[in-house]
Amino acid sequence: MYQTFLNLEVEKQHKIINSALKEFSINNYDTASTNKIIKDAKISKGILYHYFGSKKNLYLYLYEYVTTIFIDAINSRLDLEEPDIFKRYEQIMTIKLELIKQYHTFFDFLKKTYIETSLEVRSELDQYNLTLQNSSYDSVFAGIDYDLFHKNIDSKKAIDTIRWVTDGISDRYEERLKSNVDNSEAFNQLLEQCMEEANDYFQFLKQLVYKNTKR
Amino acid sequence: MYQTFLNLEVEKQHKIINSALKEFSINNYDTASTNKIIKDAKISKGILYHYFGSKKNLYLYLYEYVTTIFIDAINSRLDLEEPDIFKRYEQIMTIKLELIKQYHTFFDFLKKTYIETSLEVRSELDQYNLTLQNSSYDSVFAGIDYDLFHKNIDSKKAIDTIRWVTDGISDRYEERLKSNVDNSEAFNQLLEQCMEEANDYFQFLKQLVYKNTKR
DNA sequence: TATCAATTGACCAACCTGGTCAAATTATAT
DNA sequence: ATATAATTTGACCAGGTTGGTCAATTGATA
Repeated sequence: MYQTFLNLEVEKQHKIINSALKEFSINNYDTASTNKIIKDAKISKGILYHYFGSKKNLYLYLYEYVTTIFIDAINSRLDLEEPDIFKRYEQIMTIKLELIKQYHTFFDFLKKTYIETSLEVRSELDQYNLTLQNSSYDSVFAGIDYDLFHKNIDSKKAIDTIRWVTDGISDRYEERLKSNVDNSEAFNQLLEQCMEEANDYFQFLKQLVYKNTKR
Repeated sequence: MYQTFLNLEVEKQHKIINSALKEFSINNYDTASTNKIIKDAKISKGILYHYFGSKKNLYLYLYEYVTTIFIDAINSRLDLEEPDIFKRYEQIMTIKLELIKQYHTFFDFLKKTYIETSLEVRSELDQYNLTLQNSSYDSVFAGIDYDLFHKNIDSKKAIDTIRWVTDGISDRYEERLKSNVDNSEAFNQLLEQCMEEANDYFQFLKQLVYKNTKR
């Protein structure tokens, strides 16, 4: 499956993938148009169907492709030796924001797949997610030392709070970062600003929930 | 404008409004179909255009309609005498979740308007939002007593944290609540469970950031 | 030169779009 | 009962789109 496509030079593969991602990011599955994709990728209609067989196969191929790249990127960069949950979150946040720079179209596409409702693909997406779930989420937080929390602290609530604060700050910057992917200087400045703000909040929370810190 | 529409008995108005909201919630502005709307509302094509003049006018009418109802609902139920920010957030959350029960289609529609990009309507949405912004967000937090925070606490960070935790818990329940709008018993049970969880977290945070509380 | 894979794009039938308008129906006033 | 006015209908329009097919062309390989 997809063998003829994979025999293409990678640049041509990327061009097709990016055109398809763009179209599926703007529209939902049903309204996304294969005609727009081939026009943007400058390939013929016939060859797209030769590569992928159907619109559905193309879509599912993209989903596997994108998730695989993200999971690999995270796994390769995360330092599981770090026991401090704040530092671990700092890592996750940095990785995520840097991935935006390289792969911002992937984020848009993934966001759409979350809310995709078309009967044509929904169940396949869910099924594939199941096979991922086991491996991914838990391992990201392997090796965290929960004894760093003050003994009176409900660590579950503390962890939730840290996650929500992290997400909140991410959201605050995500859109602005996306619109600056082509301006390296502005992007890096924003990223630095974001991480600084995150660390401020981490310091604030650490002081509240960690041992050996004063109010 | 819209006078003939407003002369209709309210039930018929609601039927049309709900059909339109449904269609604009599933699709974006450009792909939403007036034909689907009239079919669902069981009215003729001509009369829809007699009422609203154009697809654009219909869409903007819906936006004004929905936001007005939400703002009125919040303003009428919020107790601005309550100085405790946790209790204020408890109120906001309760109001919001109860609004889901009555108006869950409104939420879906509003979510779509946030991300609507069609040139046909984007600028009009933004312009209308500007006229709202002044009046709404600030007044929701009027009368909060920031002296309740412990003196060493950065109250801005604390407030952000409270908001993010509130949103996090809301998100956790929102989808489940939406899918139970027609089952009053299950809905109320979920709502209760949600508020209980929220209060647990509020207690947790209060203990961390308020005066006169021990770790 | 012959074989086979890659690639093209015209073509298909089916369907949809926002909007119009002459005609039919219903309500109101005399 | 009649005339006028307001409401409502739905067939119709021209112009588009769609996912998918397939005979024909091109390019590579042996």
